Amino acid sequence: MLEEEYQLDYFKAQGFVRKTCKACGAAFWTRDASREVCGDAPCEPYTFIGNPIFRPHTLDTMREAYLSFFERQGHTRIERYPVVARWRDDIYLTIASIADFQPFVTGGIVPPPANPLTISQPCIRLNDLDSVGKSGRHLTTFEMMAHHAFNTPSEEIYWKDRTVELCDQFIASIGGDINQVTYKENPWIGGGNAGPSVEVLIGGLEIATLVFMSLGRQKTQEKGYDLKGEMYYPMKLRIVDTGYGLERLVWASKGSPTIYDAVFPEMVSHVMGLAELDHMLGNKDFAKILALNAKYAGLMDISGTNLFNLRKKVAAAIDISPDKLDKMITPVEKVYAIVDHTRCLAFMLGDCIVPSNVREGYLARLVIRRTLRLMNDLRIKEPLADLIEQQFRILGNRKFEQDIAVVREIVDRETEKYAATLERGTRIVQKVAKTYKAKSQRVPLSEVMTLYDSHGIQPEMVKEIAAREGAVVDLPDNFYSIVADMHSESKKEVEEDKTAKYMDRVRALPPTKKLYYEQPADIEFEAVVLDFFDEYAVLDQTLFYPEGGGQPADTGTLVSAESMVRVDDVIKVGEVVLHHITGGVLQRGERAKGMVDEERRLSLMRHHTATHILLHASKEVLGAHIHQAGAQKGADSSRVDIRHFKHITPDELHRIEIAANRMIMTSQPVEISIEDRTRAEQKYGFSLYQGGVPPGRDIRVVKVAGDIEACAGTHCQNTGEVGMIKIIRVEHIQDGIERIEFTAGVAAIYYMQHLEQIVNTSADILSVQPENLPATVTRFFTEWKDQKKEVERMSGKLVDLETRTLVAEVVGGVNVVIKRIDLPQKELSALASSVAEKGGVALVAGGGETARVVLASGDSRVNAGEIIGQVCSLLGGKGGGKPSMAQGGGPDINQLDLALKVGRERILASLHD
RNA sequence: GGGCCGGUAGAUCAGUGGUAGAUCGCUUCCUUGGCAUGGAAGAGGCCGCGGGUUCAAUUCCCGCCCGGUCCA
Repeated sequence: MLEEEYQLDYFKAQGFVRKTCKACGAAFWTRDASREVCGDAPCEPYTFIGNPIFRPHTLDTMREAYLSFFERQGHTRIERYPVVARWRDDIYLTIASIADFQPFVTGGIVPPPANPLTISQPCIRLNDLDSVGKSGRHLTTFEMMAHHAFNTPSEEIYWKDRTVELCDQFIASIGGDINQVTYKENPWIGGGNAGPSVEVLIGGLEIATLVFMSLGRQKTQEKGYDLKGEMYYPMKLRIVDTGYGLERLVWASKGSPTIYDAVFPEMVSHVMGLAELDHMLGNKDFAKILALNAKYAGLMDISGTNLFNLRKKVAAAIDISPDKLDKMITPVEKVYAIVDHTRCLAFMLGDCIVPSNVREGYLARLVIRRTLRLMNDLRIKEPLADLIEQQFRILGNRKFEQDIAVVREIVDRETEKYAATLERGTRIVQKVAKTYKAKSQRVPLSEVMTLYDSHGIQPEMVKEIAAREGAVVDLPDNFYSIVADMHSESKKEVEEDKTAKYMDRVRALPPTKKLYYEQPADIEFEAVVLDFFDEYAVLDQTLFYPEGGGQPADTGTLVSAESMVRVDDVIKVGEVVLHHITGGVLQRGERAKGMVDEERRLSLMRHHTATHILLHASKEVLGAHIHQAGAQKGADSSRVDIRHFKHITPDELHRIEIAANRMIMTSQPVEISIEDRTRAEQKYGFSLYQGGVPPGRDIRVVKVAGDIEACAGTHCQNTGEVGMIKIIRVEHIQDGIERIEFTAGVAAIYYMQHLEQIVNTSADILSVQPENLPATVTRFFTEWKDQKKEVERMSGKLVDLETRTLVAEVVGGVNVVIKRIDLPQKELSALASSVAEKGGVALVAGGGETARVVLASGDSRVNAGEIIGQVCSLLGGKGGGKPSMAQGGGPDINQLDLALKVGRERILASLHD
């Protein structure tokens, strides 16, 4: 980035000088001409610990100080957005305040909710999860306080000078000495945008970043810049994107040893108490160690082996062994991590994330399990739900959409699930360990991989449990990267977009007038054919709904003067609707009459409206966290996938069904309006985006019985037209997602008639009244089981009886029984083996549909497995088994006597050898 | 969405192309004044569901259902 970007009039007027850091070589601005380093880590250590640089503040007072300062400077205060970025399809969690306004506001498509504005946005970043608690400064959750100004070519709000000036003034307003502040030049690139940026440093701490987003990847007439090999060009919109770290400001205002002591002191002391570490709290020497630890940690990246180096450094400074230090400090680090993680979870669950093994739900589960592990390490018995509830209270209940009772239930469930996984895991590892120990081998890496991949058992745990069993485990340091490599081999399939290839062809055509929105109840229309290619017809206007939003396309017919054709598919390319035609062609310029298949269209509309109703009914019954995870409408039945943390019970399903049908019976009007995206978001919240995030400045808002969504589908005009909703089944798609399959309108009636028929037919078969079906079926089933047992007993007796009447010939001192007994195979086996058990040889055969032969041998000279093959081949079949016991059969029952004769000869021959 | 592992007695799990097993629990009896315990006997299985291969499938193959788990 060019140097002149940072030559601000404000810097000059205030007497700043531009210097180059002696340590890192970066350029920075300062009022202190004698300054030599930039003020950033690792060039400069923390100076504020034990020596606060602002007036003391809590999170709440600091936030208020910030927001009201910027309000006084003409900014509008905006409510925070959720920590789960439901308006984005590229990220799961809100990672910065500017993320609230991407991509539509920053892309210039939609105006901002206010301009300029100020906000304190809770953000979650899990990339530094490992460092949380250890470094003294890392957090998973932080509030990014910001003021944003969006400058357009026609309206300039303010730009770099004013932004830096506001920063100075704000720092002064909370008691900071602006002479200590440095502004470090640090060009910013991210998410396809770039611009000059300065880091705001004081006391060795970066407290804010001021970004001037002014470049984008889109090529323009103006001169471009090459940044890290990519070309960037000036954007029309220039955005002031600032980010002030609320927690860091509070930390610097208190000068406590770690950021954790500063931002959540009540929770730290509470969890310390639970871990029985209270004695550490008042200990001054210990506070010194922590401060020292944080200071050094601030100077280094502590991931991986660096943590050991940090320990060594701190240990050397206070003259104790690194081991001893580690024992002292590790439990406290875990306490900090627990406090941080529970706050993170309060935000995640409070903003309605449902833990699962997909998407943001996976991240929530990750944090939950990590926290449970930490609590277990410290032998904290208090339920995790209690800790999260306390965080809820500290943060203020009103901030969250989700009810604390539901949050508690979710957490308790997750806790139980994790305990079950651990228990199961322990057993599996013990078994594996024993196996390898018995073979006196090491447990191979492949085994550890399977345990992790398939059973979710951490390698460290495998090692620990195996050690208890006395087995050694092969575990390389780069275990996780090996796992990652294994997974990355899976190929990604690129889905072909059929609309893409018509993009150019369609560009010249005017947008199709969408009669299906204007007159959704109509089924006939007239239009002019604008274009015809590849069996696709483009009309000036249409009633045919193109596939989209989980609703399939309409079908129907088009009639022109020349021909009558079927419309079997309809797609939308940009704003142009393409009708796929079969059975003829259409000419450009001719008039055509269109007729939509009425039944199908009506049914699709009913199902679509029903989807909204059902979603709202589910929310009423199950809780605020219910969000749509996908939906597919059909003419006969439809399904909607919802995020929920447990199986929906039959009772809940009934209540949902009733609630949904009540909404139908009250015949509430369906309201559809086109609204400005930002205003709609402010008005209705982000549950608008149940079915995904539509592009564009305006969105189509559909209100159905209290459900408000951005939706492009066709709908009934009031809920009564849906007729009825019948839930067919609920399916558990994957962890955290339940699929409700249902049918609506006439299709629902057909479905119930079908059910009725199944019941009636079944009742007829048993000659009972439908009401008695369950009782009768139960009776039949138990009787069937009893009789099966009875048959078994009888068979046993039969075998006994037969055994006693068997006449054996004695050959070479061995009893040989050859007999045809028409019994099932199982009994034949029992019979033969009872002879063999006494040292005899028995060849028994039975007839029926096919011949069955069993040969059991209690004499080593007679190999049953060999002889049976020959016997069965005579029957046109095969057989086999062990030397002591063989079975077989074949279709030629007539040959049975011959087969027995040959068998007898073979047995006798064997005994004579 | 992609991958991997699993589904056998009430529970936990062995096992096998050829008569379904162990341990705990359960029932009854014996030992004891009673309990812990010890001994004996017994009940309890659509070997997840549906198809295929085979003389024969709980076992092999395919599809489905259910549970677990890793990754994006």
